[in-house]
Amino acid sequence: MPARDYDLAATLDSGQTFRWHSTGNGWEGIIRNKWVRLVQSGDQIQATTCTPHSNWSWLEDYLQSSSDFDGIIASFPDDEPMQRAVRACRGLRLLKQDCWQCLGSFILSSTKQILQIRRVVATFSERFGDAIPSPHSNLPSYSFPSAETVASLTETELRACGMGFRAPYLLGAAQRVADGALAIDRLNTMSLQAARETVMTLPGVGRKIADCFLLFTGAQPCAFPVDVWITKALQRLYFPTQNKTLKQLQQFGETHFGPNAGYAQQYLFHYMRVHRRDSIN
DNA sequence: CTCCAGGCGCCTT
DNA sequence: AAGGCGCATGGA
Repeated sequence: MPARDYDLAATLDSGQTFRWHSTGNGWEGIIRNKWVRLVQSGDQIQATTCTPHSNWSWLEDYLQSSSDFDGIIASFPDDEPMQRAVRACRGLRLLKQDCWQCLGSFILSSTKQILQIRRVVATFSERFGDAIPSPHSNLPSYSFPSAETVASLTETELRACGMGFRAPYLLGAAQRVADGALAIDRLNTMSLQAARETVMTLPGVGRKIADCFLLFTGAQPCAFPVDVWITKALQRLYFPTQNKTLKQLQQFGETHFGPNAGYAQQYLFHYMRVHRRDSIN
């Protein structure tokens, strides 16, 4: 499929998703319980699956490869820090991820490094996910365990995956989601504030994880997660001489970066991660 | 060894 | 409302 201005590697490795595996020249992962290998060459992405597909809309939907990328970039504020972040990695994209996998992954993310999140999600999936056919006959792939599956597990089983204090949060959230009373498919029709309040009724989901979930599932493009990296980015790039509170930074993020504030946030996040060893620190 | 990680929930002021 | 602290675990 065509993929102009699409940096697949940066996108899959940018901390918005945690299950893609680099194979050197491509990436292997699972989308909607289908194993897929993605290889980018220039302005194209080639996809390989185990079974034939006549309709690839599920992949295009996930990759958001047909989104109005020029329009999104053009909606960012025309200030020096933002433009610098875009220049650093033009082609970074936001995916549209599965709701429960995104929610569960970010419940597991608190006070973990991205590498650790990947590891615990991998262990958890291999232990309790469904086996997914893949070309690696001796290395089967596993889906992210469904909310129904998680709801049937015990806290002890989850802790054994290395989840620590997050285990009861994931279990409680899975039970709420499996009950089906959350209106999880209507979050994109609500105001950001209402959607956030809805998600934050789940255990282990505060402001930051709620915003990650709402942004990375495509429900709320203005959601602007403020974590430790974004705090540093906003302080250094926009308020180098005055300390702002977390609340002030959240408010600034939502209002300063326009109708695609969350997209802008991902650029700032990536910019800080790439330059973490440079003089910017 | 210490410090910190894409935080949250709960308890004090 | 705002700030402090404990929580599991592993990497830097």
